[in-house]
Amino acid sequence: MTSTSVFRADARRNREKLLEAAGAVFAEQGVQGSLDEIARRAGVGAGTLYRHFPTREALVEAVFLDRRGQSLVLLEVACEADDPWVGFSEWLLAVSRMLAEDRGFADVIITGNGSKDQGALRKRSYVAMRKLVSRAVASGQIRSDYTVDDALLLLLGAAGIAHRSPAEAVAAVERFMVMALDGVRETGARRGPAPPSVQVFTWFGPNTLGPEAEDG
Amino acid sequence: MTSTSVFRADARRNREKLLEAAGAVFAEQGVQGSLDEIARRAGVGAGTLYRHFPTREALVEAVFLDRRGQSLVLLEVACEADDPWVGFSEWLLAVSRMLAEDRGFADVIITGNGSKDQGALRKRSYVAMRKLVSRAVASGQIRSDYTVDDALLLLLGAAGIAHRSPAEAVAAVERFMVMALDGVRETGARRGPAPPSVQVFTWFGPNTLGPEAEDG
DNA sequence: ACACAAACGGAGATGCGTCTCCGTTTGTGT
DNA sequence: ACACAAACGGAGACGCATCTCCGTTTGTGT
Repeated sequence: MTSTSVFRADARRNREKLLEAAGAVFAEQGVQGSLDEIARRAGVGAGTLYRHFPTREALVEAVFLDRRGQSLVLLEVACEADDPWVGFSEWLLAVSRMLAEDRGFADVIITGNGSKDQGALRKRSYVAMRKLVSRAVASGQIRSDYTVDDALLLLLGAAGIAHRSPAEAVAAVERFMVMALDGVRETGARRGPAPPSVQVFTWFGPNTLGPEAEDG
Repeated sequence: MTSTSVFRADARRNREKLLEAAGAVFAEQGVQGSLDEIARRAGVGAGTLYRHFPTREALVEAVFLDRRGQSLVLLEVACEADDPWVGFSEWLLAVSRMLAEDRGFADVIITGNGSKDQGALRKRSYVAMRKLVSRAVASGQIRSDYTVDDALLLLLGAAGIAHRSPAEAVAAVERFMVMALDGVRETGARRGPAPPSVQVFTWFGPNTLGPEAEDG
């Protein structure tokens, strides 16, 4: 008796390969990426994909449970930071970068898919976020009317930016988040320099004018 | 000779009905809304839709040229506001509300579709935005490192939030924008009260815990 | 080595939204 | 009123991603 699990070895291996391929495809193309392509990249047949993950939702959920888990770990570390402001702001920046580097992650945040009730994790993350925010408020470093939901609004905003342009996403999201965080601090807190400005989109079509296009 | 246009009267009427129906469907369902449903709502056949707008893109473009036009008008008004800060911040809030009330508008902003080169409008909007931002910077009311692209980042962020939850979108976007604008002002500027906090999403699945769920 | 269940693969059925085609209707100018 | 082009409608062809089914292969326990 060598069995370390109820599953056959090849089944476990294929499941792993599928999750990896799906992660890659979703990161590149968003959660609408083709399922058949995922199967192809994983080197398995379509049937195998559907046996492991009966619906797209099941696959998305499995892939992003992992990402959410990573951010939860970061979150719990951030709660213990010596400086509550540093813990708070660095966590938001770190998650923003994850969003900017993974189109699919931004997708699930924006659309709300792939996050069916996660039981214990849900409560753990909620409790940790409350702690993160309340420490920062208590230390007098962020505005007293700040809530957990406000921090999530910032992430939703970052996801909107990240979703746009894979190329400049990281730089754009960082600039956005740093400036937004300046609005979260208590009035008069000292500000550091913001990261460089990035052109992500223009209001009417692509900007072929360049920065030299002056008024008049 | 009664012709006021090269188009037949029924053709013009149907075009109008199609634009209206498309605007409604896109606002509710986003720009992926079914084209056949748009034809049905407009009370015309599918063939008529495709004759007027050969591709989905053409229809999206026609619908949102209108929305962009509205924001451009608001923008040019904002440039003339007595108080540059008021003009600047009110414009961003006004466009945010438009985004929150029209899922399709948020879509085109996030995805960048429906905004092929718009010629004169592109330059007009760019020039107006430069003026709006530079006036506010010159008056010393917003941080001196602020750029046009930063204002667009805020709108992209607002679109990300608006995209999420039609129900609470307006309230959420307002709270977001007001707080973000606090990060745009010069350090130490006096802050007004922020609109109430709104729960838009939780990190792991729906929050059934409620606000009473305390740490520990 | 054997036997049996578990898992696989991929051709093709299914479902669905997009788009076309053509017989019919409706404006328009005379 | 007539004639002709313009525009219409909607049934159904098409394309495409999803998903199933079953003959074949591969682990696993004895």
